[in-house]
Amino acid sequence: MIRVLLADDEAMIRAGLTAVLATDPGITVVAEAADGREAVELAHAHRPDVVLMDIRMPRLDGLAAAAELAGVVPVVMLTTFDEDAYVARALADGASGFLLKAADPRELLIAVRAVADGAAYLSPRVAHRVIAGLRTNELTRPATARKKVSSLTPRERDVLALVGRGLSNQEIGRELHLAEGTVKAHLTSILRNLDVQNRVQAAITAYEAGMASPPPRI
Amino acid sequence: MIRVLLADDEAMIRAGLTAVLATDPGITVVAEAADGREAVELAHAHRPDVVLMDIRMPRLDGLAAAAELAGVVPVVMLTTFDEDAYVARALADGASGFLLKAADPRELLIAVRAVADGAAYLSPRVAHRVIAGLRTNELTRPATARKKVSSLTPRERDVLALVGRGLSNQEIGRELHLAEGTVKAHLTSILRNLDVQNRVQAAITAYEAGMASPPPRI
DNA sequence: AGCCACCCCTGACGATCGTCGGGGGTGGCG
DNA sequence: CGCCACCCCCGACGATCGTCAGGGGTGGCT
Repeated sequence: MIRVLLADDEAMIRAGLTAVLATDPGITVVAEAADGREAVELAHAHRPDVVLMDIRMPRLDGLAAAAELAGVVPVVMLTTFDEDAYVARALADGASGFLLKAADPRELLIAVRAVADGAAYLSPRVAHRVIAGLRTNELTRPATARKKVSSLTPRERDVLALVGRGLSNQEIGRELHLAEGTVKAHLTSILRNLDVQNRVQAAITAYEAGMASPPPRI
Repeated sequence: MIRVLLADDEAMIRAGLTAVLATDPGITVVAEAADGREAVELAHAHRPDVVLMDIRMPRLDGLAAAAELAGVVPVVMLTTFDEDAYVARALADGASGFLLKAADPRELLIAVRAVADGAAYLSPRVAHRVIAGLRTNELTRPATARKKVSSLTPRERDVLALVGRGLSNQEIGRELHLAEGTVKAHLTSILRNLDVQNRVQAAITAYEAGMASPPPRI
């Protein structure tokens, strides 16, 4: 049985959600909160499997409440509009789902089941926005960067990766067992082939191509 | 009536999908393709509202086919596993949805309706990955970067922004009407306050904080 | 007023970077 | 084989960077 906590300041909305959730015999509403502060407290008290939380609420808003519950209980945000700022903040702050109130009631059940199962759920319109965001982040910029980087020799990519982490030529030499002069020669070739003027721009290219730091791919 | 094109090299899978889609009276399958090349051709010929496409297919794989159809017809990728590389590439290349074959059949209907409606759909497990990716991209790194940057003086932020675009101290001086020595002094202060060792790392911090180029927020 | 903290500006000096010229190795090709 | 293209390696030299020490200005506080 999936245990759900509802948080919405309007009793009517809570009643509606309860009614929808009741159509699924595997889901039960264990508590209801009328504001963010109460939601956080009840979440700690009841330990539900999922929290359904409205964004606009008195005292503590849904985003802040979700942030406090991040890692404790998965939270699905509910909202009337798919406003960009909310989506970005909510997902960054730890929400596991984002549901539009205008959604098909069946979506609600799927979302609750998915989130209780450790997955995540985005309303189609929200998913659309997120994907559009990814596209500009992952495709347009890095695509050219990635292409340029792929034209380098393997050794040059080794060097570029370390340049992208801000290492000096001397440090890169130590890391790769090369003389500093060798590193510089590779770098000269890198700059020419990436069509940039200095190591800072090369580092940014490396960064856009996803060569930097602990790989944050999707 | 939503018109669907199915693309999967296994006839059994196509039959199963057709059966599921048939349970929704608002959806009809107008064509079936057995490989990516055929899918692209049939998509242009039939102009369906949605293409359901397997990733692994002969001749042209699903990812490449989806890329060719980007902007023409919305494509939902179907796959057995939620492999990272596939998700990232498919979404970047233009897929509007990503569905696991193991999903609840009801999900398929919701996904088709959503995508036909101009939205997007991600299977819960896929959404989970995407959100996790966003989180490391948008929260953990940039949040601290932004905080550090905000501790700088206005003049230092001016300088940092130009450093982040790969300009030399001399060029920055010209841009801001400063002597080169002044730029260097600001930079020294920047390095100390950002807690980094050289301009490359400062540039990356600037980049993460969103000071670079056309802002790519979500 | 005097003091302090902070910001902005600047030049000199050692450290680092980027270019140039060049050596050695491998693989494809007439 | 001889030639060419490419990759990897290296040191010297001028250009650029980063630090240090310091001057001038402003605003808050006693």
